[in-house]
Amino acid sequence: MKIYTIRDVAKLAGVSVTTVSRVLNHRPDVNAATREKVERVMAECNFVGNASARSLKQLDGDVAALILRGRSNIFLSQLAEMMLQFAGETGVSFLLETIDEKADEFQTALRLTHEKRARGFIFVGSRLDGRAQVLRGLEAPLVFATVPARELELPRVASVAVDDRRMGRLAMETLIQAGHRRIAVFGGRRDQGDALAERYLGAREACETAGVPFDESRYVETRFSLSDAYGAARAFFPTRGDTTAVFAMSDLVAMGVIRALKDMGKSVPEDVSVFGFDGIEMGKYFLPSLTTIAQPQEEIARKSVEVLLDMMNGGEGRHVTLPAALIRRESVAAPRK
Amino acid sequence: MKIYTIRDVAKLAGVSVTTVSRVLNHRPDVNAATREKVERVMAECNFVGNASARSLKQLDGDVAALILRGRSNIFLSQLAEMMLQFAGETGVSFLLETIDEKADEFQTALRLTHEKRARGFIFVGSRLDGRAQVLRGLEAPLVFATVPARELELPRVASVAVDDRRMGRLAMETLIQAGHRRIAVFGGRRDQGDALAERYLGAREACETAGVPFDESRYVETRFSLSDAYGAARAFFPTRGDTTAVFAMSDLVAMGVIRALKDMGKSVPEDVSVFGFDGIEMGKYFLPSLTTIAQPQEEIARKSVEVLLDMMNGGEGRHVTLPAALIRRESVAAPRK
DNA sequence: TACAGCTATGGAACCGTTTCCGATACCGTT
DNA sequence: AACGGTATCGGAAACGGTTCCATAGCTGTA
Repeated sequence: MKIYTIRDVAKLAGVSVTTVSRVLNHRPDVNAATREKVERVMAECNFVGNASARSLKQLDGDVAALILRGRSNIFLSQLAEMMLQFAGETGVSFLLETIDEKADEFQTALRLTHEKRARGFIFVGSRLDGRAQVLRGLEAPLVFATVPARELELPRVASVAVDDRRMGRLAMETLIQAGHRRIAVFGGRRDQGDALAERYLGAREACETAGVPFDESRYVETRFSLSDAYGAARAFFPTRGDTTAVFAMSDLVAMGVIRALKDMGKSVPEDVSVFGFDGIEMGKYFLPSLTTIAQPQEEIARKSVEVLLDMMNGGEGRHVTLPAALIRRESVAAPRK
Repeated sequence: MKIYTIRDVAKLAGVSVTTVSRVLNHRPDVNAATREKVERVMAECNFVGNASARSLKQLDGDVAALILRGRSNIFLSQLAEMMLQFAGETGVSFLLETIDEKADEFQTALRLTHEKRARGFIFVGSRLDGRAQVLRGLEAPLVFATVPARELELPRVASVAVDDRRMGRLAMETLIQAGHRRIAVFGGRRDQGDALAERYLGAREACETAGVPFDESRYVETRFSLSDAYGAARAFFPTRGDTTAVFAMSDLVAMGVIRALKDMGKSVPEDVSVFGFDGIEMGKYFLPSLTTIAQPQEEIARKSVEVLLDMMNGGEGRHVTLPAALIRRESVAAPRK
C-alpha cells in the first residue's frame, strides 16, 4: 500500500502542490471545481498529510504539552485525559507526556520545547520545591493544575486549583465537630510546596482554631497508592490504637487505610472514621462510601486549557481558584463513647 | 531563549552540520577531540534536536503505535502504560493514541500510518466484529492485546491474551461448585468477537458440563463502568431476587454490583456471591475483597511489545496464550441454605 | 481602450535533520 | 616513491509539507 505524498496527489489531480496544500488547509482561494477534483483524488488514495513535515515548516504551529508525573494517581490521570479532550475541541494540538517519579518537569518541558516545539505547558499535580528559578528559563506560558502556585509571582505563570488550605481545614473541622480529638493525618511530604502541604496547613489551622492540639506524631507520610497506604496504616495503628479518625489526603489512601483497619478487626466508621480527598468515582461505591472533599475535576481541566490557550494568545497569567465540595457519606461518624 | 539548530551548533563549534549530526547519533567516525568540542557546544546552548525534522527524514524510523479505546477501563489503561514503559527500553518509539468509544481502530491505524509513519500497531482491548477485511488493507504488523484473534488467519497478525473461554468456564465452575445454581452473568455484548464473548461461551460450557441450565434471562448486558454496572444491578435484582451469585466480567462491574446489592439491603457474600475478572489492584482492598480471575497484566504488556517488535523485524505473527490465575478472596462463598 | 483590482493558480524557497558521496590527510607496505 | 586503506570530515540532496511571491485571466470602470 503506497503512501501518497502531496506531490503524488498534485500529479494525479493535474494541479500544483500549492493548490493541494490549499485544499488541505481549507483555504478560500481555490475554485470549487478544482477543490472537488483534488478532494476526490485525496479520498481515492487515502491521503493523509505527514505530521512531521507539517510541523517542521510551521514553527509557529501551536503545540502545547501536558506534563503528568506518574500514572498511579487516578485523579490526576483522569484530569489529564479530560484536558486532552477539551483541547481536542480547540485548534492547538496537545501532547501528553508522562514522566516518572524522579524526572524533572522543567527539564522535560525544556526538552519538549526543542524536540516538539511545544509553546505552552500544563503541569498536572506538580511540585514546586525551589524550582522557581529554573522556571525563569522557560519563557513559554505555564499552567499549574491542582497546584497552589499563587505565591510565585512570575509573568507567564498561571494556576488552577481549589483552595487546598481551606479544604484541608474544612476536612479537619468536620472531624472535630463530629467529636474526634485524636486524629491521624495520612499525607505526603510537607515540604514541597504543593497541594498536600497546603492541606496540611489547613488541617493545623482547624486544630488551632478549635483548641485541639495538632499531634505531629500522628502525621503519617505515605505515597499515594493503595498498597503504600495500606502498609502505612498497618504499621501505624498497632501503636496508636486510640486514634479515632483519619484524614487521608487522597481517596486512594483512604481506601487503603480502611482496608487495613478492617484487617485489624476495626470497623469504619464505628471504630475509626476516615476522611478522603479528591472525590474519585470509586469513593461512591466503596464500602463504606467515602466522606471526602470533591475537587471539580472537569472544571479544573476545562479552566486549565482555557487559561493556557489564553496565555498562548498573549493573555496574562491568572490564578484561578475553583470551589470544592464537602461530600458527606458513610466513612465518617461520631466516635464511640 | 533562542532555540538552536544543528546549523547553529555547527557554526559555533567550527565544524559542519554533518559532523554535528554524527555526534548526535553517536557514530564512531568522529575524532574524540571534535566530538568533545561539539558536545560542549551542544550542552552550552541546551541543544535538543527537532523531532519533526528527524522523523521527516528518517522514513524508515521505527515508530509503533498503541491504540486504546476509551480511558474508562483501568485494566486496559494500565496495560497500555506498561507497554509504553517496556517499549521505552527498546529502540523504537511508541506513541499512545486514545480513541473514543465510537471511533474505528483501523481507520485510526491507517491515519497514523500516514500522519506519523507508524509501522506497527498494538490494539489493546479491541473488538473484532467483521472488520477482518479492513485489516487486510493495513500491511503493518498488528498485535491484539487481550483479544482472542486466533481464528483470523492473517499473515502479519498476532495476539496476546489469556484463554478467556477457559477462564470464563473456571469462574462459572467455581460458583457452581460452591453450590450456586441461579447465577447471573454481567457482561458486555456477546456478538463482537472479543474476550467477553469468549468468557460468555466458557460460562455456558461450565453450565452444560455441570448439568446446570444456563439461564439466558439472567444475562445482563452492561458497559464496563461503575455507574453502569450499579444501575444494571439495581434494575436487575428487584425482579430476580432469587439469584444467589453473579459472575461479573470485570472487577469494576463486580464492585458496582456489590455496592448495588448493599444498597438493596443484601450482603456479599452471605446473600449473593460476586465473582470478578481482571485482577485489578483495587479488588484486593475493596470490601469485600474480590474473588476474581487475575490476568497477568505485566506479562501481557511485555509479550505484546515483544511480539510486535519481532514482527517489525520480519518475524512471523504468533498467537500467545498466557496463563491466568483464579484468586479466591471474600466476595464468593456458598449460598445460604 | 487602458488600467486597476480580484480570483485562481503555480514556482520555488524553506523548515532542521539525515545520509549519500566524495574529498582530504595520514598511515604503513612494497 | 607510489599506492591501498583507514579515519575524519564536508557538500549537497533529499524528506513532505507550507508559504511568499509572481503571473495569468477576467471583470468593471473611467
